Parts: sequence; structure tokens; C-alpha cells
Amino acid sequence: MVPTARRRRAKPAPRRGRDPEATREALLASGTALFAECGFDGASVDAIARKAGVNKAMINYHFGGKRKLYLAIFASTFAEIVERVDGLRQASRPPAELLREFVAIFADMAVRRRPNFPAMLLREVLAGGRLVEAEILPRILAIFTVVREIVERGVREGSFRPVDPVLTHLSLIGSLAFFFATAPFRDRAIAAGRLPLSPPAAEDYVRHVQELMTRGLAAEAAEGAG
Amino acid sequence: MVPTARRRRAKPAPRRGRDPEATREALLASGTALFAECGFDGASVDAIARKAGVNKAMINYHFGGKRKLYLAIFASTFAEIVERVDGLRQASRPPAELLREFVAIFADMAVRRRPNFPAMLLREVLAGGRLVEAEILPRILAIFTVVREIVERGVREGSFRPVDPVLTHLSLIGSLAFFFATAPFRDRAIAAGRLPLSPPAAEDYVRHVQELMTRGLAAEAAEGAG
DNA sequence: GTCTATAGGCTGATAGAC
DNA sequence: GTCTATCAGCCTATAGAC
Repeated sequence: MVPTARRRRAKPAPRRGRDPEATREALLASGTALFAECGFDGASVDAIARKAGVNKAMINYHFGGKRKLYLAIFASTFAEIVERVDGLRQASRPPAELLREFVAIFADMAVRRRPNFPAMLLREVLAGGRLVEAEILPRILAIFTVVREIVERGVREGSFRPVDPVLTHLSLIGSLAFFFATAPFRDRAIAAGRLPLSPPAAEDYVRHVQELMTRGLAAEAAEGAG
Repeated sequence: MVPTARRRRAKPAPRRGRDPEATREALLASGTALFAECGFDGASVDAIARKAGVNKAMINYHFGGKRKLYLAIFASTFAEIVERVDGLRQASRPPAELLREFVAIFADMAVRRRPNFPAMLLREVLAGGRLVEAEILPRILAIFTVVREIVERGVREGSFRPVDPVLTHLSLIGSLAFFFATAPFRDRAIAAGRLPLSPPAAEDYVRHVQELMTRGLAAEAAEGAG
């Protein structure tokens, strides 16, 4: 039973550890889920703390308030996305291939690493970026820069039609963010028997968007009339 | 000055009319704007009433509460969209052309008739459709049906590749809703000098998406290898 | 129909014991 | 670090005067 020698650094219960790091992590996790699902206003500090299994006063102790918790979540999420996407800038492969990989990275983030990032992204831009500090808009810009450089190179090298990089970026991000952010909605509606569909698989959608962009941006091959 | 004969049906001030219909309309208008901008939780009945220039008790009197006001706005918005889009089902023009027209109708709605409908649509699906009654999901389904029928016909007739109508619908609506719903965000960021861009014009985006879809969905022309 | 006044609940944040 | 108790403020909704 080892009742002694258990005093310091003891974790009395396997659930909620006394480790402050664990408390922080639990709050980040439950905050991410609830902010994505309900929005900033819709997620109460009470609900976030309860879901994390910690006292709600811990939000103020560890993060300095609800808003700063939101900010911390947003910053760490975007830092990871930007880091991965930014790797594409060094690659010298064909632009069409890089764009396909961009789609794959976005989807991998949305499915595995950061399931709530598309919803958070959409919510934030819908809110006009009001919740997010000035330091985070550069992160959004960084993602745009990657797409822009790929598109511009494709146009310059002649493998893409002369498309506008901004418009291309918006249509691409729109398709991707919408699909992943609205997956819970589809799942709910399907489960309730209100959508006569089977939930579309992420991999299928990735391929669909990859094809759509590759073919939609491709320069005319060898056609006669315009 | 005509002070007499002004008793019944008099509108004492040109601002806030005493006409109950005007009160209703003012609440619908300010509610639409604020729900789209701040979300359901973010828009308080106080703010909605103030913006409408009426007393906040009027929300309960005319609509039966905040939620029912939201519902009324959502229903009337979608009814108009569905009505216009549904007209495409009768047309027998080529599928690619119908899809281009679908894009044009969506954009016209988003720019002229219902500037807040893309934001409301996104917010609602992000929330998992929880705010919206069962009667409104059919409206969303109706829009999908139109796209699905167009795509299925194009595939059947051979002018489109064998694409999945669901995936096509999601990528199309995602691109469109994202662009129009996030326009205020871009405008804000640009005005603040934080986005080194000029705001992309709606017409340009419409043409971009039309081209992207037309080319992205087109069946292979006369090419040799796969 | 419109307005004022107010009820009653929930919000985010904090003081202070442990 | 964690928790309990509690704050003031805002929220939606309503009762009742006009």
C-alpha cells in the first residue's frame, strides 16, 4: 500500500494531477475545444474550467483572464501551422506540386494536430479580427505569403494561367477552412437523420481540392481556338 | 403647419416612426447586421434595439424573444436565396453555364440583397446548426440539391469529369461564403494599414471562381496519356 | 404599441484561506 | 497552486403604466 514516502510530488488521483503544467495543458485543451465549438462569447470560463477538470480561478492565475487564454491558444495554434507551411518556401518543386502539398498540410493539421484550427480561423476573421492582437495578423499574412509565392512562380514560369494570387489564396483557404470547420455540423445533422448523406472523408476532399486547383490553374495546353 | 387632422396614423417624427411595421423592419435590419457581425451570443438585445432606435422590449413584443428574432431573420434570408437559386433547376443550359450562374447569383445576394447572409451561414454551421430550428436545414439542403443536380447532369452528359457532387458543392460554397463573409475583416485590416493589399473586388472574385470551377470540373478534352 | 422599471440568472474576475 | 466564497456588472425577459 506504500502509504509513506508519498508526501512530496504525490499525485493522489490519476485524474486531475496536482502538476501546474497539467493544469495549464488541460485548460489549453478544453479552451481550444470550446472556443472552436461555441465561439469566444459562447464559451464561458465556467464551462472551460469544468471541462478541464480544474477550478475556474486557475484561468486567471495561469493565463490572466479569459481573453488571454484565447490569445495563447490562437498564437500557439497558428505558430505550428505557419512553421509547417513555411517549409514549402525552400522547396524548388513544380508550383502545382507545392500547392497540392499545401492542401495536404492544411488537411493534416485540421485532422490530426489541430482539429479546431479551421473553426477558430473562421470565427476570428468573421469577428473582424477584433479578439486577436496585432501580433497574430502577421501569422495569417505568413500563410498567404506562401500561397502567393507559389502562385506567382507558377504564373511566371508559365505552368499556371495568369491568375491573381490573392483571389487564388482566398478560394483555396475558403474551400479548405469551410470543409473542416463544418464537419461537426454535417456529422450532427447526419446522426440526427436530417442529412441523407454519408460524411465525406477528409482524404477524398483533399484529392478533390488538389485536382480542382491543379486543373483550374493550369495554363492552356495545346488548344486551337480561345 | 396643418396641426389638426393629423391625429390618426400620424408619424410625429421622421426618425423612429410610430408605425409598428417600421419597428419590426428596423429590428430585423439591425438584428441582421449585429448577428452577422458579432454572432448570436455577441449581439445583445440592448445593442440591437439601440441600433434600431426602438425600445428593447419591442423585441419580445414583436418577435417573442431574441432567439425568435434570430430565427425570423435566418428564415427570411434563406427563403430569398433558395427562391432565386431554385430557378436554375428548370433551365436546360449547359451545366458549366448553370454553375457560373449559381456563382453569380450567390455573389449578387451577398453584395446587394443580403450582405450579411454569408456570415450568418458560416456562423450557423460553425455552431453546429444548434440555433436554427429543424425547418431551416431543409433550406440549406435545397441549395445543395441545386448544385448536386447541375453537377450530376454535367457528369452524366460528359461535359464534367466524374466528380463527387458533395465535394464539389462544399468546395464551391466554401470559396464563396469565405470571400464574402471575410470582406469586412480585410477592409478593417487594410484600413488599419496592416494588410498591404487593395481590397479584391467582388466581380473579380466571381470571375475567378467561375473560371476555377469551369476548368477544374471540365472533362479531359482530347489528350493522349492519362 | 410603446416605454420604464425591475426581476433573476449568469458572466468574468478576485480576495483570502489553505 | 489550488480552492471557496463572493463581488459587481451585464444579460434576457417581463410586469405594468401610459
